[in-house]
Amino acid sequence: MKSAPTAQDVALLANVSQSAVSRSFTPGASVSEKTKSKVLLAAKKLGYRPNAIARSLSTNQSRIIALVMSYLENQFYPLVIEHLSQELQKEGYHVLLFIGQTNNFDADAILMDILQYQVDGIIMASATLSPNLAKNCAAAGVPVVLFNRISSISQSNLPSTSSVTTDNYNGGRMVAKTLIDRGYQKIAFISGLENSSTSIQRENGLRDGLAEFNLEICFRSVGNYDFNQAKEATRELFRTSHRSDAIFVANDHMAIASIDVIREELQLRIPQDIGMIGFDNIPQANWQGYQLTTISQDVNQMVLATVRVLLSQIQNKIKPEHIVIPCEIIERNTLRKPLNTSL
Amino acid sequence: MKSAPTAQDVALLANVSQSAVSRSFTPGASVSEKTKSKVLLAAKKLGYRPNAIARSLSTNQSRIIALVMSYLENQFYPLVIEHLSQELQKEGYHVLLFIGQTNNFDADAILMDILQYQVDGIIMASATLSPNLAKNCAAAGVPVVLFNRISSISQSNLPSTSSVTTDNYNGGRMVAKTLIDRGYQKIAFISGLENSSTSIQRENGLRDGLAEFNLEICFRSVGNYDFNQAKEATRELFRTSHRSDAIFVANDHMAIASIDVIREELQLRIPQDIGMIGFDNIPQANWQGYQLTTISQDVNQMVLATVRVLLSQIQNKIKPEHIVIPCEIIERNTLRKPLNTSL
DNA sequence: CTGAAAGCGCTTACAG
DNA sequence: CTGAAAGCGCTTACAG
Repeated sequence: MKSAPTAQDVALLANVSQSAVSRSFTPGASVSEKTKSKVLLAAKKLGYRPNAIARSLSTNQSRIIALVMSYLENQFYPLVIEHLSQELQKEGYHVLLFIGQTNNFDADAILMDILQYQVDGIIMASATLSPNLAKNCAAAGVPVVLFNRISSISQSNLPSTSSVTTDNYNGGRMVAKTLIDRGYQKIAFISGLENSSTSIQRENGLRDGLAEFNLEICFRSVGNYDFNQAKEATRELFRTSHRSDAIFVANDHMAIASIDVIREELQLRIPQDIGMIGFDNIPQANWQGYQLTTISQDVNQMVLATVRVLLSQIQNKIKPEHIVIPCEIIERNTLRKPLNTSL
Repeated sequence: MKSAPTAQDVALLANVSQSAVSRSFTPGASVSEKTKSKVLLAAKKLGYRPNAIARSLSTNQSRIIALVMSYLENQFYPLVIEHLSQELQKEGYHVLLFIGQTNNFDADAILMDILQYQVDGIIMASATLSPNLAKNCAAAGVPVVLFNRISSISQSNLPSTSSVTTDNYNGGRMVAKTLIDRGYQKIAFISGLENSSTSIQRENGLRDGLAEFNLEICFRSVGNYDFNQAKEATRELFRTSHRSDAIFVANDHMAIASIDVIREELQLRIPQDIGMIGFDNIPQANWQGYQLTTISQDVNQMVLATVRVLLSQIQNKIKPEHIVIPCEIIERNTLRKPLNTSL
């Protein structure tokens, strides 16, 4: 196993200096066409490729972005990974992937790892967030964008942290309004992780939307964004005397779990016996087995905004932004039709 | 934005040489406890973390593994990403993720990128494979393991390439045997990508299993592992006069698409009117909306084998292995029960 | 446009 | 156990 050819090897073969070969591989560097073609020819002969690690050390930028995730069972996130890495690749960046185990997610240890790799930026799409994240990243001068979550820490304390989220609060309000339009009155909520901004905002939107009609959330249980816990939360809901006529589940992934329990275990029909509405509009919500009415999160727009914000922070050192993407209701078959059909 | 502290900064503060601080961060290096604790204290004060990029350049190993993927819509792959990156993290490796766009997947360009980053190894879980992969990786001396696929290139020409696959051929045979046991006679097959080893082996298993009973695949169409194409392939199947009584779909992802068409568009019942069987046993196959009978792929075992093989190639320079993981049938509700109930 | 040289932040023989 | 020094493969002022 001979080691890979270096710029020096190419220089020797092409009869130029090592600087010349470096320049030939640097877009916009000052080299004559003649030199460059000699170099490129020699490089091809040797199978030379610049060593990105060495380049990183010199330039002090790795062109690597850390992507921190968990909950890949929720199909929303694979979609995010896919789009994000493709957009980043287009811009000449690479993604170093960090998956936190859902449980003992040692965010600080992972962060340490990330910073050792001198990443140019961090995208955090994980619900769990290191409390020290802000401090450490600011100290290291690496920009981070929070994807689909905001921080509980006051934003002024997070000088290098941006965020891209859906307008979860308004989504929650849309749910409230839609449910009321359809004549639902006793509305239950199944939450995600209690401390996640996403779940909190969606619930707040629901609550405030309901309050306008003098209604309240009549029952609430916790699904923690987990399929099985969402099932259990659904059973719990029906164990109470407080019978609801509709359930807003904090995301589609849990909503599907909930539907499974309602249909198979409780033998109830949707939407005749109970209405269901989710959030995210994952591909599965459109499967015939579910046809879930839901609020969309526009993955594409979110990803594009994330990449744009992160790269401009990296390249132009502009200050952080907090971007909120609008959402809309996707009508399918888990809610009954409007009472007033003239609308 | 002051730049990160270096080993030199720590050395100054701790009153030792820069070598000493390097040794203090290298497990097993020869440093006295006294020196080490001085160093660690100073490091903590400065917030020092060794620069992994610089270390890589020195040691000539990056501790980065490239993971090449596509088709994340198929839930099998997110599962793979999740397990793989967790196992690799445990071993002190990191994953650099490359997603090929399903269409214009320029495998060679990606490979170039990968090699520039001096990755220690490559895991290819993408169906599309660069024809030059073998040559380039061998030249660069970087081991690759093919995940869930084997190469069409003869193995002797791939000196540094291992593979980990499910026993797809036997899975296909199990499908044939099961279908025949249940009294199915006219069996259709919906393939994945025509040139993917996985789809080919599953089909071969089916064909050979059927042949033992003097049966043949009565109809075949191509789904290319894509949800919408699988739908179209299903419609095509029913457009023919050749009415089948069971369909083997090359993976669960497509099988679900197929079920949607059969139930909603064709208004047929499963399994009463037609039997369905898939392959992979993705979580969705167990959803109540589908309850798909299928052949399991053991993600866990596959991932463990992949990591073991890859790391031993990297660390011990042993020669490549070709590992085949057994599979089993997961009985759910898309096939009718055995005719002979005494079995 | 070109080359010699310093420097990026580490690791690791080597000598003591 | 410890430090001075060379080296990993690049980039980039600097001088010509």
